[in-house]
Amino acid sequence: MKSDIVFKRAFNEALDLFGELGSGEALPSEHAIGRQLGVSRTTVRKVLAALGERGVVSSSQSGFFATGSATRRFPEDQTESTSDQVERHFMEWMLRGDARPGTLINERELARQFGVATTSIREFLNRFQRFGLIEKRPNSGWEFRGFTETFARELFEIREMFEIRSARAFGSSPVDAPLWQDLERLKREHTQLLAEIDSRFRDFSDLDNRFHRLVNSAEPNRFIDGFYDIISLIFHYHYQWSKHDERQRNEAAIREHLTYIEALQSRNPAIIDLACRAHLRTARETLFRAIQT
Amino acid sequence: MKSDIVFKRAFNEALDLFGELGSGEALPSEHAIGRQLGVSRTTVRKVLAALGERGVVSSSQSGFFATGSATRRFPEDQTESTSDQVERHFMEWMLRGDARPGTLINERELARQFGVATTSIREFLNRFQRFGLIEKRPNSGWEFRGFTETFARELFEIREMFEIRSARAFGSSPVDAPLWQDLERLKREHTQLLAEIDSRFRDFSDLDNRFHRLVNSAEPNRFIDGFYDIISLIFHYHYQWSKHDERQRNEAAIREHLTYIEALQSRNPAIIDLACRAHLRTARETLFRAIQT
DNA sequence: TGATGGTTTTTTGTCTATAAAGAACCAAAC
DNA sequence: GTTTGGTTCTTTATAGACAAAAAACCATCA
Repeated sequence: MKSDIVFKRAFNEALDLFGELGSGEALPSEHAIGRQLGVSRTTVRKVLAALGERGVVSSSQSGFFATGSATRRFPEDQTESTSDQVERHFMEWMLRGDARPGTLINERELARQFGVATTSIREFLNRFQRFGLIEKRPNSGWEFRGFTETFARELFEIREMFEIRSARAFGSSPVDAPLWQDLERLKREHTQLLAEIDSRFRDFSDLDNRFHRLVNSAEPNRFIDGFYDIISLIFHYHYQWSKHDERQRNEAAIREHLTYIEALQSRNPAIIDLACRAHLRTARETLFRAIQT
Repeated sequence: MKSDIVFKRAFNEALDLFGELGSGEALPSEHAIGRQLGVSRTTVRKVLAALGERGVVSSSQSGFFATGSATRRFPEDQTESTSDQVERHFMEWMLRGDARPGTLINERELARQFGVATTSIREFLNRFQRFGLIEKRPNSGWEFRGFTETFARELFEIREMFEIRSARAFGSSPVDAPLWQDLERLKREHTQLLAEIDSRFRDFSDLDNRFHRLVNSAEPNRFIDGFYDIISLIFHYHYQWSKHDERQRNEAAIREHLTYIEALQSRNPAIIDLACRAHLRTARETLFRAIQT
């Protein structure tokens, strides 16, 4: 059966949005709420009904209005979709390192371990296949190829080709392109994160992702973008898992990004190449070091 | 329910293998047959049992032997797995061109059309996603992005980066590497195909695939290899569909391959680059021309 | 040591079922 | 003409079931 996380998430988000409304204030229209929450009207109405039951909103003939009273949110752990759960569990399983290269992955066993149906495991593995870490044996199972040095080397060979190509394209895009404003904005986010690095160093993974995707957007290519899905996923989970020196690593990477951004802003190909390569070298070394341990 | 194509295919293959045996000749061991047919012993025994029922083989206490009599094969159309069927149907649907970019793909509708369960469609679409032609809308469906000029341009940008990198690596691999023998063998296959071009021009698609994968194997990279899956699939179906000038196109491509192969054999980087680029240019133009019509 | 027959267990590939989410329609109200 | 209420239909996400294929076990024989 399908889980109702869409509803629960929308409910929680609605509380955030409308919790601040004073008693008697009117809510936006159902359509508008749907657009804001990113769900269909069907779900909006389910949320409004639930809020109504809990006395948080009330309806008059002119629409819904807030009553000013509050209610409890759905706990966060109930708002993760089955497929997200599978992804998280699988990545943790892989990065924990119990699995040696060559290990056979068993759909049923994973399903049991993760507490989901085999269908969900299959779906995940099929999507995950393209990341080059598992391989299918028809009528048998999946082989785990290992999160190894070879993997890292191959990954970075491609990453380098793509990144340098994109950085160059970025550097030579017209001066009045809106990209430059996006870049300036990201630069400010970087300096801000650097200032609050002690408390927020975890936020870097997201910033990193957005930065590299912006660089790619100068000359969009769906295959490069797809390749970045791999980088993000690895980065997201791997760096979460490898706690050693996390703060310092991220601080160093932010500084490198800033150099890289300034290089882009210089619009000088030679400078861009240098900064780009320097950043990639560090990223590669960090990943290698983490894999070897 | 799982279909028994593995059995049927193995049965047909076994007929090919053992049909020529004279009456009374002994069959290899079950293990050996399994290895030859690429199936488990369970299936081998099912095949032997079926052959026994049909009087094609008989068992003594020293194993199975041929009786010399023949039987009918399972018809070819019963030996296509559900997932292959889905792939073929989908590619035909796509290349027939009924689907405009932006079309929403409906799992259920496709399942009905192709005569399979929705699960199979979902599985295919999930795997197919990485080819950049469709995109998922969570809780909604899949959007067909279109087999367009943009797609071809993006595809070839990457293909060029990869191919040139691989061709260079190939050219600088040690003189005594077994690669060179494989290349020589492929060269001979090319000349042979050229000689019989009028009757066998369809076989080129397979040869093309093997050639490009050999070039990549000089310095293996799983992401490049994965990318070639896209090329092969497109090539395989697209060229099957676009009949115009097929023979001539393939003949020209074989000649280009031969130039390319000789360039590789020269081990001269400049010559290799030239031949490689020339081949890619033609391939790109062919695809573009076909998309525009 | 390896092959075979017999038996049993496990796992995959595929189908079907169903609740949640999305989407469409229409009449009435502001 | 936009919003809502009410209703209905369609589609997706996920669970569950089951035959085919794989895999494992073991005693026996060459």
